[in-house]
Amino acid sequence: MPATQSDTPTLSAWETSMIDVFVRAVSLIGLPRSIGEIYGLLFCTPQALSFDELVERLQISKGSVSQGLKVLRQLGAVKLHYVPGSRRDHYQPELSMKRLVRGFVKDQFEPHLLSGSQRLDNIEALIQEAGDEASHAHALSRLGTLRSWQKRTRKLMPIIMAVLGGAKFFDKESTDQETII
Amino acid sequence: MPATQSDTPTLSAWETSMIDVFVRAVSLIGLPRSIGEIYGLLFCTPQALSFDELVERLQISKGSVSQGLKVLRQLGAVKLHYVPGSRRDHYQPELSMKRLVRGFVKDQFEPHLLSGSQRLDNIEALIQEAGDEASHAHALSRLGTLRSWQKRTRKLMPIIMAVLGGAKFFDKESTDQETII
DNA sequence: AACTTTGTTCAAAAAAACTTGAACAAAATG
DNA sequence: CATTTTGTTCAAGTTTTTTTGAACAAAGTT
Repeated sequence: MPATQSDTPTLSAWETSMIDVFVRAVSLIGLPRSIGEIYGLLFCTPQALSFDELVERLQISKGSVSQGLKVLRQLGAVKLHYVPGSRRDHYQPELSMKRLVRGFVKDQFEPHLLSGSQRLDNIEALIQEAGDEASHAHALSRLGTLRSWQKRTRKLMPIIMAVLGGAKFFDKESTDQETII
Repeated sequence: MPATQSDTPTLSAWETSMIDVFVRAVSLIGLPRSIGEIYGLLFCTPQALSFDELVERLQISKGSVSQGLKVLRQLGAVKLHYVPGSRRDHYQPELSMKRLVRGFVKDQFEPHLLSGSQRLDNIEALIQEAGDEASHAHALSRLGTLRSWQKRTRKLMPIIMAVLGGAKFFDKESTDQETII
């Protein structure tokens, strides 16, 4: 028998297009294309898929799939799905937009905001140490602007979550609490 | 006189740190470091700065400054500031968080959302054409999920703007209008 | 008109990010 | 315990993005 034709079930046109949507989306938030491909294929497929099926159908390396799934698990964007009689891990996509956004924010956004606060305190100290007394006022004013931006960003997060989840929102820092949607 | 010492006014410690904050921030939203440096220095400095001053103080190439300012202008993140008696363009940073965010969303986000809608219609057509009738239901269901995500994203934008600007918010598509903050 | 100033463009160089695949580890199987 | 299955790691290769700097354009000066 001459060279067996690779029986990779090729992606259909609509699957390719839908995966493309995810590739663009993850690229927009700074994640590599392979992650969009993996999530996209899981999103298209009715059953949970195994590691090997992802490698085969997407035609990408085991390394990419392994690292991609690792990130997607961290973000909470895929869930392990137990399949009786199989030793392999099977994956399904998280379909709740709220959980997807929360995972992304928690993992990629909040850490930066936090470290940001410490950095600003640091900068304040550096301004005090600086020789040029005349410009202290301006420097501190700008630092204040930065702090206000940070504060507003923090306020925004729970509001976004509330809109996405239809849940109540209660901001314990401000006095003008509101309930949204 | 032997080799004149380059009289580049070197950045102070607090300026370097503050610029670093902006470099990280723009990197988070997918823009190159040079853009963070340019905006960061403008943010630190009381007076408007010219093209040449940016090149000299940041020690980056004219090309980077030219392209960086172009992007920042597109985003509405810097404003031209007329300086009497100088032919050079002088720049000042936009300090309104609301305008900064709006510029970014308008320029980098909305276009993708829009083209997204057309893409989804396209995918719907491809699903109809597909041979595998059995899986139509699932495919269309997932397409519906995607459309609902898009719709919610669109709803979110004006809310974010409202929170940032303290302005009224009026969503003309939904009946349950609300006024936030 | 020739020269200077000011800033843009773009091809090539450099740097950063992503992917690959072979070597490896861990655990189940026979 | 040797073997197979399943998945991870990481150095090297590839691709993409960013930066550089020299050539160029536009407009002001003398």
